[in-house]
Amino acid sequence: MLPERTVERLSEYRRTLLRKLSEGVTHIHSHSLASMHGITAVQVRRDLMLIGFSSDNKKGYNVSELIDFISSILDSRNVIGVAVVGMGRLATAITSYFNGKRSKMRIVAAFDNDPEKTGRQIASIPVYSIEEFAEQCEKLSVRIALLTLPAKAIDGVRHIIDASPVEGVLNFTSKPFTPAEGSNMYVEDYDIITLLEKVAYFIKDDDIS
Amino acid sequence: MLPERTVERLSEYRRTLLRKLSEGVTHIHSHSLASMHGITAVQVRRDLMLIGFSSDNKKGYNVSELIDFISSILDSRNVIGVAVVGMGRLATAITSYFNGKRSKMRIVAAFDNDPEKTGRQIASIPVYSIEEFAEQCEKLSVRIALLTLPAKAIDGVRHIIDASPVEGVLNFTSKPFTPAEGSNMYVEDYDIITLLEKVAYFIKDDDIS
DNA sequence: CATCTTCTGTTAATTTATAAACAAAATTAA
DNA sequence: TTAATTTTGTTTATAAATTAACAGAAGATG
Repeated sequence: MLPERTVERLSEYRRTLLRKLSEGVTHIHSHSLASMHGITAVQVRRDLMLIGFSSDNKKGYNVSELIDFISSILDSRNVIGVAVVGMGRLATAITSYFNGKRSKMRIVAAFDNDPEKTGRQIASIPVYSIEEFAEQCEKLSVRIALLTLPAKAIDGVRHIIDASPVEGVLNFTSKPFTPAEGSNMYVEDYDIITLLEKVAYFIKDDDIS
Repeated sequence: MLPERTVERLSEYRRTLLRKLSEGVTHIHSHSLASMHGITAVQVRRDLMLIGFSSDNKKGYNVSELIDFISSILDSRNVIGVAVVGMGRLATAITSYFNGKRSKMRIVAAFDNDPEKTGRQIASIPVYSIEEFAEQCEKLSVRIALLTLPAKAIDGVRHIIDASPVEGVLNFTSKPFTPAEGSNMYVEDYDIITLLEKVAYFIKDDDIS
């Protein structure tokens, strides 16, 4: 089990490496990769050490080998289905952005309680009524739920998600998602207001130093 | 200067507290606040200790006092302007969601190079051409830029942002934002694919344990 | 060819963040 | 009123994450 931060960085490295590969770059040094991410080369090397990757020459890491190696760590064997709960603007934007970019994860369904939206496709994925959640998740191998509904609505879906095969939640709502007692669901609360307030705090204090 | 994580949590506490206040709750215990965020009560008390807040009774913290205290830590004296760079769907969703929620921060302008978008208002904020960036940021007291443009376009705006009064960047692009050498800009790269991959990794490994 | 530099992989040290432990004060219960 | 419980604030300990230090090897330089 890798440290959280390392997992995040591996994902970021991979995306940078994929871009570099498409630009025709075949080898990359730890320094180079580091500076592209605003971190130190030691950090990069340490992360790669943790996953057991090493290069056999001094021309830098082989980009395509490293991509494959990171993928062998991060990707699951089978495609992981992702379901969107609350098919508003944010969800539409995320779905369009995400689908097609990664092969081992795919947003396969959306759920909403607005009858205007259900029964048709939005951003190329089918929108179901929230009542069908557990059933469709089962059918579509959904293991991750992406919450993009109004904060007020979150209490109404908590038990629905708890009663489904979903194992991980990525919550964009301003209200934290707390799974049922004893559940070992992996939850990531992720609020844009908090991020903005964090940036504001640290630029504010920059003035003093 | 508070630890990063504490700043994040304070922002989250405040939002929970504001919601509780609107529900008529006047006092709240550390245990209660903690369980709403999936953390321990010790963590809550420690965070409050760090900012120097203490309660004078055993009925729990006074919600409205605590909100004011956190605000005195997190909020700047004057309103901080935020500019959106790349007025697509994600930006529209974020802007509509964000504006009106916090009084000390406000998305005041958007910039785009699509002539279909410039010169009018989207999500109630004016959209300018990217050429006007520095000028309008100066005029509107913009100190934070929110990057929501295509990854390919980021290299084209880097020098524009570096040459502006912007002090902090919140980057939703899949490509990391690296400010000019020697700049002390505060950057937060924040990619949805990374988050999903992180969740995927940790639910994947749940199976083994 | 010999030296000098550069880069990697790994260990050791430091810093940051979380959790445990506990004394003091206040409320509750007997 | 007195004892038991609860909650806080703070100190001490543990764990996680980052950074520094350095030996060894590949490649570059003279």
